[in-house]
Amino acid sequence: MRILVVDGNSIVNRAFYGIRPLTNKDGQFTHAIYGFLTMLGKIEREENPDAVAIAFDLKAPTFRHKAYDGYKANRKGMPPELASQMPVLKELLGLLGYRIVTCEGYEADDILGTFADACEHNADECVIATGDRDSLQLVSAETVVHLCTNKGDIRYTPEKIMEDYGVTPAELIEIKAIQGDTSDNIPGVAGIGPKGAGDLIQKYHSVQYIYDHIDELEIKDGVRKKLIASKENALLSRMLGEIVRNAPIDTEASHYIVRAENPQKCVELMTKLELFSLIEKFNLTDIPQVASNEAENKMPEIVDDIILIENIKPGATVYLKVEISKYELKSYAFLYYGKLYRSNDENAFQALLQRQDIRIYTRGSKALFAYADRHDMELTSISFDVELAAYLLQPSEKDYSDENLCGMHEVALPEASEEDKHLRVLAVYDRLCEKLENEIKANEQEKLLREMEIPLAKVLAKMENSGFAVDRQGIADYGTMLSQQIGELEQAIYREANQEFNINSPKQLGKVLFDDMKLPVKKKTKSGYSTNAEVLESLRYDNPIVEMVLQYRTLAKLNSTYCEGLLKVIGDDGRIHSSFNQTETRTGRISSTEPNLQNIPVRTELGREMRKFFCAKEGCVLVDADYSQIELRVLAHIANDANMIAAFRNNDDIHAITASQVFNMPLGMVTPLMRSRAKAVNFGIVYGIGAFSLAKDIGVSNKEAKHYIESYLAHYSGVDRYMEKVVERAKLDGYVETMFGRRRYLPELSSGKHMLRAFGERVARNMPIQGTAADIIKIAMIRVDNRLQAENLRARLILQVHDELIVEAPEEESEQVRQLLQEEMENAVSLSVPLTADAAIGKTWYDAKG
DNA sequence: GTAATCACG
DNA sequence: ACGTACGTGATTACT
Repeated sequence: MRILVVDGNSIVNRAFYGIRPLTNKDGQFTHAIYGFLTMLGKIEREENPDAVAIAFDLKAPTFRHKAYDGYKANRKGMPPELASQMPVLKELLGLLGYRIVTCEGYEADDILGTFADACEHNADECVIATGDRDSLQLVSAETVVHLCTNKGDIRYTPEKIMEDYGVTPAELIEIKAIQGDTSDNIPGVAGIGPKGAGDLIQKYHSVQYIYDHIDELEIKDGVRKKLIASKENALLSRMLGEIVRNAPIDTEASHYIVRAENPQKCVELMTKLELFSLIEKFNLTDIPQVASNEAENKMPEIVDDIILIENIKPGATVYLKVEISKYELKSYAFLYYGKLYRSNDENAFQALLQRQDIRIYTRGSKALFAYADRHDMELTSISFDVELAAYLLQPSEKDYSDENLCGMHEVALPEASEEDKHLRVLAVYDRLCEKLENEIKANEQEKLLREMEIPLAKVLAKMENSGFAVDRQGIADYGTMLSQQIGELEQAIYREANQEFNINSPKQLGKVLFDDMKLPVKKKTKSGYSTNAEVLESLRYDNPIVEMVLQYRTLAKLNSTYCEGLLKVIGDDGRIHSSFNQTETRTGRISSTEPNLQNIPVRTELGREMRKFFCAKEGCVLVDADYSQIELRVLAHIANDANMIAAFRNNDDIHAITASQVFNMPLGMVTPLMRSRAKAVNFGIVYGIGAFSLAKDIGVSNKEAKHYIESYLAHYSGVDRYMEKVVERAKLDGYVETMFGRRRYLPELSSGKHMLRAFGERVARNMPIQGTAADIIKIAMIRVDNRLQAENLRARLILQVHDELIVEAPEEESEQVRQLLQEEMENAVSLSVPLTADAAIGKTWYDAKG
């Protein structure tokens, strides 16, 4: 067999830079695609291979910590005009029947080397097509390199290499070790270039030989000196320059025989890209052009018989839509090889979920994970979730319904009868998924989706199923006590006001306080007087009624939102099952509803009492851990601020340190007031700060607040630089992102309205910080859940409150869980500052927190 | 449905 | 001259 192995990245680069930019009417760039396929066609005609493999680098080998480094490191060097073409090119190659080869941890070069090596062992012939001379070292009796250059193609055999370079292919590695290669970060020997390196290797053949006999060589003393000086670099370069030949990939040539998978779709896609000449070049002119609209808009065949789940082919993609309500499976349907299957047979459904050798593309995977968890099943086949994907692409969007997504991504829905209407979206789910997946890939958010959000959906599902045990009677009694006090306050307020009115109505309250009782008006709202806590507190000593109203508000809030609210949502199992929404916030945080368990009171002692009713079940305890200053630590890291990093590494009290810096005095002289002001500045910085608001928050003059901020930024100069850069960058890109590539688009930045633009700038400063912290705790949650399972513990994660995790654990597991929780939180990621988490154990939430 | 208020990180 | 810190959700009153 004769196999052609294409260095995809190298050829696509050549195509991209070698051809003038082309776009179709949608603005999609197409020249790299066009150039690549044209070159591929030409090479195939010249080399006439039996099989073709196309090697690509995998981008972003791990979560991209590095990409952030103060925004210095520009990502990967691939311009967006090219990046946007990559997924389309890969899709087209797939449709044409070419197999793409990638390998985690290996570069395209290594894949070429591995194929070359395999061919030598199997007596196959190998043709490597590349634009990069590095691969010439692979040339052998079995392997030729088809080098594409600006001046035309050159076919390198061992003879041709000898002719051009005067050495064997293997000796090219030796030459490079001396000569070096700046683009590959190979140092080589300083002061010796291609000519000198070539001469040396022609004479002595290897770097090793040269150093073994360095004193006996017949060379100029100057050259010898340079060689000795760079010995270490030369030996290192020798290792770096040799292409790996043992990447773990499938090298069986017969597996790479090209069989057009879907010529019809190829023609469609090429038409859409307006690359009509490619249709001829790839002999696709005979493929009937589907009268696009009609054929695309027809409902596929609907099959009501239950398909034998075992008949689904291994590796197949199944597009699944499920209706689950009140913990019961209602019905489900899936698209598989162009047909729609629908059913409500629960056994078949479970068999489907248990197939681990298929890929399920779906939406709302959290519900599927929850179903699997309730039925003690291991669900591992969720490969794509349109809702989560769409959220990563546009986190500010409010509606992620399938219908809306089809609208936004221009996927036309087919006609359908009234009874099949709910299947219209599923009929085109493959197309919708494809578009979303391509966008995710183009944004480099695949890991974020597949390794963060989808695994997190599983963790959240389990948390929802678990719920949080509460003391129903305790809450009820507390509520009764509150009601009584509220009643007394009510009467007292009426007496003081000389009238009865609805204290809960800001409008009526405003009238009583400011019209009837003539208290001074501090602030107004759109519709009248402001009566919020801040205003009332400033009036506290003007009239005793104010204090009573404040107290009334506090108690009324506790009673209605917490006592009454929580009692309504206690499940039959005596536990509260909140919903955790994964696609709600614009920063990447999760939110909690029905009820919101992320805002249970804690700041005042009276409110904090509520937490005594959140408890562990019989025989269990709660293990609670929270990150210390996670957002400031993230800020220190991404701003790469030396002072702040030093403070955290030193485990200093960051607010006190900040105070000593801002107020310019030794740490020992920092008073509690100074510390609390510095703390407010720290918070303000994270939020994007303005002097006015800071002044209001800590009750100092505008001028003084401004001075604090200036002083802060002077001492934390890295933060100052970051704050400027992030906004500047956001204006260029139109979005900001977290360390892990989660984005938030900021159209506000190009608004003409000063207010909106300023808001956009604050968000640009804040989102990468808040969002990165959110990413980190998500990673921690996944790791904690995995560890609990791996260590066969019965303990379960039951709640997340942004920087805090709560696990319910059997008493005998408590200490192990406490350690595990702290460990996984602290080691979720590695930053330039340590992450610390404080963990505690208690019977109730009140006891377990600090 | 929106505004105001207040609970949380 | 402008208005004033990031992100949420629940309750209540009122249009």
